[in-house]
Amino acid sequence: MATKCINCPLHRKDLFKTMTVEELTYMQKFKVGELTVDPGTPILMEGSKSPQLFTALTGMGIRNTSLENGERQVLNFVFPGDFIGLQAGVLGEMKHSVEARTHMRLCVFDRSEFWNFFRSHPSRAFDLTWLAAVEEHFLGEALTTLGQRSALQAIAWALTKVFARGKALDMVTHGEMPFPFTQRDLADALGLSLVHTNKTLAKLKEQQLTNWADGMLRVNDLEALADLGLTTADAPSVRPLM
Amino acid sequence: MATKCINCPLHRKDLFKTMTVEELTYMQKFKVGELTVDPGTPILMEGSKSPQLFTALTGMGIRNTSLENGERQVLNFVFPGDFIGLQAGVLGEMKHSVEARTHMRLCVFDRSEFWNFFRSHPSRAFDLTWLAAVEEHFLGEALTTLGQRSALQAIAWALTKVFARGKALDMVTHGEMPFPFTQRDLADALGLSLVHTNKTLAKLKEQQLTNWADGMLRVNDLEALADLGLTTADAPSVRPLM
DNA sequence: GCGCCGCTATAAACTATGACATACTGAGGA
DNA sequence: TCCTCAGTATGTCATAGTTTATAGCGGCGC
Repeated sequence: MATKCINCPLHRKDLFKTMTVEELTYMQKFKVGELTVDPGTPILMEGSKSPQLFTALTGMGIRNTSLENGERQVLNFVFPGDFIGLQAGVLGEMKHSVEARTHMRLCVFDRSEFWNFFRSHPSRAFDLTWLAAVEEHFLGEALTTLGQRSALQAIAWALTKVFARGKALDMVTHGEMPFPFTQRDLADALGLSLVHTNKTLAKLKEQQLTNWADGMLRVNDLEALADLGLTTADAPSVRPLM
Repeated sequence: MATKCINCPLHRKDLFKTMTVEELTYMQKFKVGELTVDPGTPILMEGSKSPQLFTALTGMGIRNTSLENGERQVLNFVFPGDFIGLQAGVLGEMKHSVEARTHMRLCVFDRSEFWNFFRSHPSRAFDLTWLAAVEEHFLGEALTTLGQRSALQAIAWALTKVFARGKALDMVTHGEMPFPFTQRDLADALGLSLVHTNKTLAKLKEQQLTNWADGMLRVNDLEALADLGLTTADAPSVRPLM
């Protein structure tokens, strides 16, 4: 049973810009269906000219690329509300892959309609560009992390980003949120080896800052974690929902 | 003497999408002037809500951020034709700084007119989003470089990217192009120490692959350099000019 | 109930890269 | 002419992080 945009459970959250009824019905016209996938399922493949674009409704995933030598780089974690496939829409093909890490439900949009955003709904086009700019900003921060932060700082940075996002999405209860990734995922996101990631996580646990086990991430002192990661624990800015 | 868009020396180059006379005159309306800066001059500052946006006409620069601890990350090198200030236009403030590395000439646009792009010229809005998506892609590649490539591979990757871009801009003559940066700039772009960058560049020179001295970058075998950098030496795709 | 597999954990040996120190060069300033 | 300063070059030593190996544990197929 596909969710109607007007009943979208996400757009009510504070993290997302409120949408007018007009906008919601406009989006409804683009929505061609809903996709449900199991953990591990690829949603978009690097190099694919996917005819479909998505918005994550529930569940989490990763974006990643791989090198010819088999090494993998995780670019970002996908959270509910994230738009997936902007590159396919604008550049014609995806430059990275997207893969589910939990059971996920996604809104499906038709790429052929993409151009209509720009022609007939400039504010939605602006939103798209806004999302692209935020993503650019995020990747810049991530680049700075790999380039300038130590392993301990990098992991602290990543976990505060995740936790801040989780809070904004009301995913945190009793100081913990679901974080359904593997240590390898995090290692590949930060350019660290699995072993070192494991040891560094142990260090954070020792220091009583975080505890990540059984898919749940607990952060005891977000401010302190942010400080360690040379960053701040600001709530992410209100973002448009596609 | 400000260059008229209709006479823009860049838009004739193959790297850039040809523009109709109508588009050129439309852009002319946005252009409020021209800015000339000396090497070392900051053009946009991280955190600034600049009222002006730019397109680099001539010269080169860098985009960078810095960490509270003083470390600096170079995000990208700025080439002629690059649009500067998308974040200021869309997000309201810059998330990184831009600084000239040579004498530069820049077209100046008024940020307050930015929204008009979306409302009255959807194709130009699309172009802007395209640029943002390409930048996102580039940063993803850079992230992969810092995360997964060795120092030697990283430098090889960076220099092939630069050289491919230089070729597309007709900046290469007799196998070399201007590359007016310091080893520290490159080191900070790749998250390497200055010393190690220097030694690694020496290795590339030893292997007769490249020679970078006195602000000129010579690449003897671009294919081989690309292979070493685990990448390809493809020409960058045709891009819109703002 | 057994074997297999993915994930986490820990140890030990190794190495790519960083930190520090020092020298050389050319440009600019007084 | 001399001094300073930014950038490049090179050597030595230290270490953060990698690689390889091994073990335990829970889930899953059969």
